[in-house]
Amino acid sequence: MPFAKSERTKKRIIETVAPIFNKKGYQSTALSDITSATGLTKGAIYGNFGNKENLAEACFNHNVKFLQKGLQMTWAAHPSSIAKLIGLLNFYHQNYKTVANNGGCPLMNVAVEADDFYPFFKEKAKTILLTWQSEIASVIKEGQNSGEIKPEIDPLGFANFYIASIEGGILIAKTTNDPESFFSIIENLKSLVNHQLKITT
Amino acid sequence: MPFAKSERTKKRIIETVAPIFNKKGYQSTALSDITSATGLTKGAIYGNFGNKENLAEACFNHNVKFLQKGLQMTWAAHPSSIAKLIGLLNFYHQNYKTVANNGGCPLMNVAVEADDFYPFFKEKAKTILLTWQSEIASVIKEGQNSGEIKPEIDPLGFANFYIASIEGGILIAKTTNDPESFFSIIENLKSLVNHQLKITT
DNA sequence: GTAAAAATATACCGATTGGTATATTTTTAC
DNA sequence: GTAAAAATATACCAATCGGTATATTTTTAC
Repeated sequence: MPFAKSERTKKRIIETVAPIFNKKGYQSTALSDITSATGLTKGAIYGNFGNKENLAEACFNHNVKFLQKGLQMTWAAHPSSIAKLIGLLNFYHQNYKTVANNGGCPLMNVAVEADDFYPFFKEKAKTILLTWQSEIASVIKEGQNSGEIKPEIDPLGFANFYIASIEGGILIAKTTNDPESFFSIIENLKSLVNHQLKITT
Repeated sequence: MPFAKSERTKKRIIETVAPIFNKKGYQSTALSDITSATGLTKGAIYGNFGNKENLAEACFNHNVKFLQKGLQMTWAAHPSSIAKLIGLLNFYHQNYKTVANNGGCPLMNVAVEADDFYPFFKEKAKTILLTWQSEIASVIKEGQNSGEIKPEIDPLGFANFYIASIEGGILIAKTTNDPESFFSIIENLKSLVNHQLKITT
């Protein structure tokens, strides 16, 4: 198995460093943070990733992957559109502590940090956010086609509202150290899905 | 007028540098950014503020003040609770571009940056956020007492949802360069206030 | 086991960081 | 106008930054 060691080391570095990037920020995380956390030297880091930005990008992708998988699993587990929307809210509820301990929502962190002075990462954040938007909007459209969801709902508009509340909720809960405030927002969103979107025959 | 010059210079420095801190982040803004933006030297900056953190704090306070004044003016302009809640949403709508051009919501920026590795600023963000929460919750309570707002609404819960949607909306709109997505969220919130909170006799 | 190759460590580089001591200029008070 | 004081500029500091060239160690393939 050629290159096996290398791949394992890369993976170990990413898993060790990804939470640090997410907590401290990508610019504020120094090479010294990386070497001391991994126990490796700069030579090893640069041998594996070339430069700091490559490693930062790999770590960002790793941080996002957890939430992307959560969405995919939720989508796969529920056939109905309403169940998908509710299921994703449950996923966020169940995994709040994991996300919080990992430094919060990686999308929000990168978006805020890269917003005005880091075009490369800003573009990555934008792409992921637009993808998330359209995925949720698609589920709503499917629900409208299948007769589950009211036709007068604007899919993209509700998707935005849904995402905004989740992101804002994470921000509030993390800042105030109060997970309950996030859970309460999740419950509000569930109520909107069940009473504002859903067609109750 | 003793110290007049000094105070004017301090004010000028803050007004020049506050947007930079809000855009680049407080840790990532270097003294060199500050000296080149103001045209002053390090000696002048340190003579006026002692160190970088003092200046950063003054700039953060300045950045927050704009939004705090918006809330105060809105509160003062509208006697009824519902009008206050709608009025604040109008304020955010009208001032989105100003906020966006200034680097986004200063509370969100500081909260994200300071969250895991900057206790001093995290505490400041927490205090401001809790104040905001309780101010909105108080307006809702007043509305319940006066018979404007449904008594079964949880004031703090709705305040959280309201704030989360605004903050998340700014995040989405800034990241995707699409102010309309923010306005759409504001409209959603207005609709909630008018149809979910308000007692329609 | 041995030689080649891959991975890691060491030792360095110039640039920049926040900060300070001191010199110079500008403002103030009389 | 002049002296004191306040504000600003200059010139420096050690520490740290990201990055690299090279030496050493470890792994791989045979």
